[in-house]
Order: sequence, then structure tokens, then C-alpha cells
Amino acid sequence: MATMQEVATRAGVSIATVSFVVNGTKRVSPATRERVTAAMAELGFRNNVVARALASKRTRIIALLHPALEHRLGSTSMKFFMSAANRASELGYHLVLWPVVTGPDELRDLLSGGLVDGVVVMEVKMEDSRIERLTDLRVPFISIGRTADTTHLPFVDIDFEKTMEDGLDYLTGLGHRRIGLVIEDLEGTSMAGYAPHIRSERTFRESMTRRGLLPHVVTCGPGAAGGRQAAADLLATEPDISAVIVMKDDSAFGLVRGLSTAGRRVPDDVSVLSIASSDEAGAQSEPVLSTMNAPGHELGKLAVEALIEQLDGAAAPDAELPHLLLPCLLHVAGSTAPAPA
Amino acid sequence: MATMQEVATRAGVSIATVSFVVNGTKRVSPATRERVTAAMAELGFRNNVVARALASKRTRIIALLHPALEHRLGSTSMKFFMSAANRASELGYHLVLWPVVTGPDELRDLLSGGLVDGVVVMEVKMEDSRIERLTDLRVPFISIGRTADTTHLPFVDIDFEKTMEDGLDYLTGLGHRRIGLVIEDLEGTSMAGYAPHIRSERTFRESMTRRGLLPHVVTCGPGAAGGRQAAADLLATEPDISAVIVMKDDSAFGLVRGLSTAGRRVPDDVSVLSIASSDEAGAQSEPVLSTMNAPGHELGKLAVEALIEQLDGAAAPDAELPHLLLPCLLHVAGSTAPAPA
DNA sequence: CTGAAAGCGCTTACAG
DNA sequence: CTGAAAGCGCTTACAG
Repeated sequence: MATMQEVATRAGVSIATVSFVVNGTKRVSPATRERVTAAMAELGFRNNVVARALASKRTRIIALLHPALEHRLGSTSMKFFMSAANRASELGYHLVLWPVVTGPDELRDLLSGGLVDGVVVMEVKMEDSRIERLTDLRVPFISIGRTADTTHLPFVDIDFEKTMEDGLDYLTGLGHRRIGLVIEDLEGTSMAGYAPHIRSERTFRESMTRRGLLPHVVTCGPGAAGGRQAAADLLATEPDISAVIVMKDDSAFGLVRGLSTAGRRVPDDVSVLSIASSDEAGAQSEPVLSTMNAPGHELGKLAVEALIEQLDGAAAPDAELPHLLLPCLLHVAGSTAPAPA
Repeated sequence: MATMQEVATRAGVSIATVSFVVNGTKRVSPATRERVTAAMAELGFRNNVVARALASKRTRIIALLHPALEHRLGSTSMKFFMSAANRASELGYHLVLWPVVTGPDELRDLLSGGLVDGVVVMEVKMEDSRIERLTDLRVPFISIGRTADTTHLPFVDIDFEKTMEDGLDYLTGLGHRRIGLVIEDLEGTSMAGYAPHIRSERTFRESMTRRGLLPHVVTCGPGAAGGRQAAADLLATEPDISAVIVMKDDSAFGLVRGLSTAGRRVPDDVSVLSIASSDEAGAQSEPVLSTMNAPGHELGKLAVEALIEQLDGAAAPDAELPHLLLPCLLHVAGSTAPAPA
């Protein structure tokens, strides 16, 4: 708990010199540096993060904002987080997961004091008041996910449009014509307007129509039970369905089971493709699911790099905003097959 | 971005008075309070968190420390986190998930500056240097999980010993005698010595022996593939196994499939009981798994309450350390049945 | 290369 | 009930 002042006294130098040594801010003669370093070691000096933050306006802390109460942290989000935290650490920053629980005022208190240098926003809706607020507060930020209007928004995101097109290309290439979409129902919840769902469903409807096919969309409740019910609902809508795209990890296997309960074998009678998912999640199913894997790791890394570039002023003043889109990549396993004759 | 000084000037009072109004620290006459409040509103005043922290040594921030690089955040940990964050918020604190990436020095930097008021440690090993370090630093903390020696450790934890005994009582009550344990292999990883595994395995061995039964223990790799392999290993050890306790959510279904690949029906030939798990995880299996559910929600809440009591000085000086143990609760579903004749 | 000093924006005894 | 002032532990122009 020694202070910089104590170190200075012990080393017989000024407090400024200690600061220069600690931060490498200015040249210090080897001899002086030596004395200061020794004094620091003897006293067990630790730079006081809060004092430094107040004086310098930098904390090297980045907050990953998450609407903890409204949306559970899924495995894709966890990958974002892990990957972002890692990359931040490599670049000399701390990244912490900050559950924003109450209203927007909490955000202001947090940020206006300079507690964090920058912010990563996730779980973004098509219209998202947090984005405007961050812009107003002039806090450096980046978004994982994007609002409807991305003109002034720095973001990285999954390319849901391309992912859906690729998925449909794949299924139609296998000869499927009667294709359903199973998607989480967020209407009426605080996550209504969640961008990934809106974009995916919209693209599904448009693309199917463009391909001259009928878009069958069914919503899905939580967990395995939700998936079972979705299977029943889908078959009620279109008994001859031959392929299903599902965007809900924790219900995908329930969907498969619901289909087999109804006498449809996967993949012989019905193909199932789980999107915005992962190999590991797919392997939890029987048969192993064909998936389109979310690039969570890459996005977490890229988001942090772009933000820190901004923080460190490495970005040119007139640099373009980061606008990065990565599609999910297809991994074919055991739940998809050519359409039955 | 108005400062307290600006508010004071505008309201025609001293900065101290503004502080009193903001924090409710002292009586202020209604008239003065009125003027100050008005000035704050007009200027859009926000209390600077960092400055307050430096002056008052309080931030109302709690860090939930997680070894992010070494251990992935499982669903039980996520429940801890959500529940703890919620309870903290209700009690006027922020709880953030802090991935501690590098060595112990990072911990010291973080804490010695008073950036956080207190710490919750999770993923504790039987011997855990973080605990000693926190004690040395005199930082208020609580542990979710416990080391081998808990004499001076404030903690809440799952009662793994009782959970295992209850599980074995249940299975032997169904007539099972040849019972195996499938558990994650952490030897050689940085999570070696992880307390939940050590305690569970030890209790399994001791209790089985006490019951006059042979303890069959098999380790398990990651994911569904790990579970399949574990099934094969277990049957190689004891082909007539009739029940398995598995402590690894993400491999439990793989285990079931591995058993059926080997010609064992679940639960007719072999019962499977997934411990330290949850209903939701169990529902992802076919048949739905009988589980012993981790009390993640309760533990998160209790941990935060105990820590904040300490922070707010509400705890009596000579109060006992919190030592709370909650067992997992049995939820019987479709994967367990009486032992075959 | 080094130091004296102002300043970051608050809190909190201490006086009145 | 209110204020003047010291202090929290640093950083950073500015001088020399």
C-alpha cells in the first residue's frame, strides 16, 4: 500500500520521476531508474488505479455491456466475451462483463466518470437507445451487432443475410423445396426487435419468395420442450416439409425429437440445419446436427481491436468506421440429406 | 459533464453542500436542497465515480473473478453470475464479471487501488493461491466454492459430499450395486485440483467402499465425444454396470448414446444420473435425464448478501464467517429406473 | 534528465 | 444548517 510519494522519498527523487519510471512516460537516467525501481520493490509499490484514472482520464478498462436481466448469455455470447477479453488482455487492457441492469442512467454514471475507457455493446436491437446514448456521451464504443441504421455506427456483426442465403442455397441444392424456419419468439419481451432474429426471418421470407417457394415460419419457446412444440406446429402448417432451418441452439435437439415423434426421420425424411450455432452444440444432438457456425471468436477479437485502435488514437482521424460482417460457416454433419424423392 | 463545483456556483452554495445533497450524507435545509437539485438538473450533473472513489475509498463495485482462460464459463457459473449480479443491483451495487487473465499481480493492481470494494471468487481449487492473496491484501471477499482448509475462508458452496451421498442413496435404493462415476479429467491442466471434482470423486470412492461396493471411476474428455468414450471405458471396466453418475453436463448425452451404441438401453439396462446439473440441461437428452440440480441461483444470491453485509459493516465485528453449504436437489426424470433383475 | 506545482473531481473532519 | 480547506494518489505541462 505504499504510495508514489513514499517511493519518491525513499529513492530521493521527486514524485514526478517515479511516475515517469512507472509509466515509461519520459527518459530517466539508468542510475535514477535503478534507485526508483529498488525503492518500489522494497516498499511493494502498486500504482493506484483509481488515482491514475482521475489524473489521466485513462483506466485501460473496457466494459462489455450485457442486458443481463433480459437475455440470458448464450454460448455464442460467451465466445464473444472470452475472445474479446483475451485480445484485450494481449493489448494491455482489461475487459469486464458489465450487466446493465437498470435504466439508462446507470450507463451515464458509469461512463461519465471515466471509469471505463470504452464500451462494447452486444445483443443489439434494430432500434437501440443505448447506441444513441453512447453517441451522446461521446464514449468510444463498438457494437457487436447492428441497428437498422448503421450510418454512424461502428460495428462487427454476423452477416445474417448471407448466412441465410447460403443456408438456403445449400438446402435447395439438395433438392429441398418445402423449407421451414424455426425461430425464437421475442414479441412482447424486452428483447423484441432483437436484430439477429429480425434480419434472419426477413431474409428467409424474401429469399424463399424470390426462389418461388413458400416461407413457413414457426416460433419456438424455450428449451427442448419449445423445440418439440415447434416441430408439431411446423408439421401442422406443412405436413410435407422436407427441411427446417432452426436458429435456436437449445431447442434444436427438441425439434429433432419432435419430428421423430411425429414419424419423420432426420435426415431421411426431414433435414435440419441449425444456424448461428457451433460444432459443439451440434454434437449434442442425435444425429449430429449440420450447423452454420457463428464466428464468435473472430468477432470478439475484431471488435476489441477496432475499439482499442480508436482508444489509442491509432486510427486516422478521418478513418472510416469499422463495418465488419462475417457469415456463419456451413459444417455438414448428420442431420441434412438430399430431399426425399 | 458538469462538475460539482459548477453546480455549487450555480446554486450559490459550497461544493460541500452539493456533496451532502448528492449523497444524503448530512441534513440540508429544504430550500437549499431545492436550489442544488435544480442546478444539478439544469447542468445535467453526474457524480464522477472515479473522483468519488478516490476520495471516499468506496466504489460500490464488486468483482466476480473468473479464470477465463483456464476454465470455460459453464451454465452453473452463469447462473451464479446472473443471480449475484441481480442481487447486487437490488442492494445498490454493481457486480461485474472480471476475467483474471494473467498472474496474481493483476489481482493486486486491481484491488490495491480501491477500484472494487469487494470480490467474489469462483472456480476454487483445493489449494488456491488467490485466497491467500486476497487475505493478504485485506480485501473483503467471499468464495463460491471452498478450499481444503476453510478455517478462515468465508464461503458458500454446493455440498458435494451430501449430493453424492444422496445420489448413491437414491441409486442403491433402486437396487443398483454396480455403479460407475464419470468425471472430467483435469489432471495436467491448470484446473487440476478443482475442488468440486476432488470432493465428489473422493466421496464417491469412500461411500461406495463403505457400502461394500466397488467404486468404478472413469474420466471423460470434452463434449459429446468425451461422453461416448467414457461409456466405452466404463463398460470395459465393468460390463455389468447398472448405474452411472455423471458430473459433466456437456458429456451426459454423449454418455447415454455411447451406452446405447454398446447395446445398453437407458434406463432399462443402465440408469444415468447427472449431478451438479439442471433440469434444462437434462431436458436436452433422450430420454430426459434424471438430475441433481445445482443451486446456482441461491448461492449467487447468498454470496452477494454475505459480502455486502461485510462491506456495509452490518456484520457484527465478531460475527462468524459465512459457511453455507447447499446440496443439489434430486429431480427424477426418465434416465433412472430400478436395477435390472 | 529532474523537480515544483497545479490539477483531476470529489469527500469529510473541523469550525462556526 | 453551511462553508473553507485539506486530502485521496496520481499525471503532466512547464521550467530549468
